[in-house]
Amino acid sequence: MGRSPCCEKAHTNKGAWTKEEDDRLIAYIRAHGEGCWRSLPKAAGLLRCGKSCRLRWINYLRPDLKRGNFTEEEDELIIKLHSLLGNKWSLIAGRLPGRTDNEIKNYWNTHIRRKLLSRGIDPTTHRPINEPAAAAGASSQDSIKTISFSAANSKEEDDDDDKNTTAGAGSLIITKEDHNSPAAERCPDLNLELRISPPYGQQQDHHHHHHQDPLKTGGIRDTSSSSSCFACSLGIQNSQDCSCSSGGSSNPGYDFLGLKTGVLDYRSLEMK
DNA sequence: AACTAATACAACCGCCGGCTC
DNA sequence: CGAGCCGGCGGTTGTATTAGT
Repeated sequence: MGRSPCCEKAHTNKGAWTKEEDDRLIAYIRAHGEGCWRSLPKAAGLLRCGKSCRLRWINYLRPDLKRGNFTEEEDELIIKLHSLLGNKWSLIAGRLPGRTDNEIKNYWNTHIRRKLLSRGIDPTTHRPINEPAAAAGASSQDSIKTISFSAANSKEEDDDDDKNTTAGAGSLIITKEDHNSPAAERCPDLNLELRISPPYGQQQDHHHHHHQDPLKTGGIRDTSSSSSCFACSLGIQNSQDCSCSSGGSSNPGYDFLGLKTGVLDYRSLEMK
């Protein structure tokens, strides 16, 4: 069924935003907050569609954006999160305060992909390129292995890594069970029995997105001593992947990627 | 200095899922 | 309960900038 366009194309500007449009958008959101994107353009006097306004605000105008180059720590964090989550840019962005999904996506496609390729690592699978993907895939599913992230990024060790730049990420030991999670497919060697716990938001009671966001309702953690499975952690406890009956819970010991240790600045995004 | 290729990144497009009526 | 609306996401494109020749 055809859907009505989000805006009347005939009367909307497209392309790069002008300074004046930016100013209008900023002024409006300062005054009224991020309300209904659909009605915002008209209310703000912008000849843009709501989506365009939202994108401009989220990706560019928001005052809490970090901007500037990605740090080595951020690089490694993105790589590790991507190895777990795949192209879930919004989830990855949820772990990188001040960074947007769009920014991370672009950065991945331009910088990190190349970086991994130069290390001989397939940026999609996070496996060594010369290793046949098929062999690595289904056949190994039943085997249980225990590896660390640093193993997953084996080639990194000689250059900048093994220093566990992301505050202990390298020490995260993951044991694999036979889950069909995307991450498990992507990293067949990884035992992804991880848990999700509040990143930096839940404790601080802020909501960025209203809808499901596993990493926003939970961080990834080692589950060896706790009660819910990776599927639950990803918010899919009703799925067949769920191997437990818990609905997920807080774990005070959580420190995936050193998020609690303050190595990275996991402040609130101040978003509503 | 001029041209071309490569790169970076802002913005758009189409789809999806949750919510509302 | 189902259709439609809306916000959000991921993939892709367009264009400005930079590097190379």
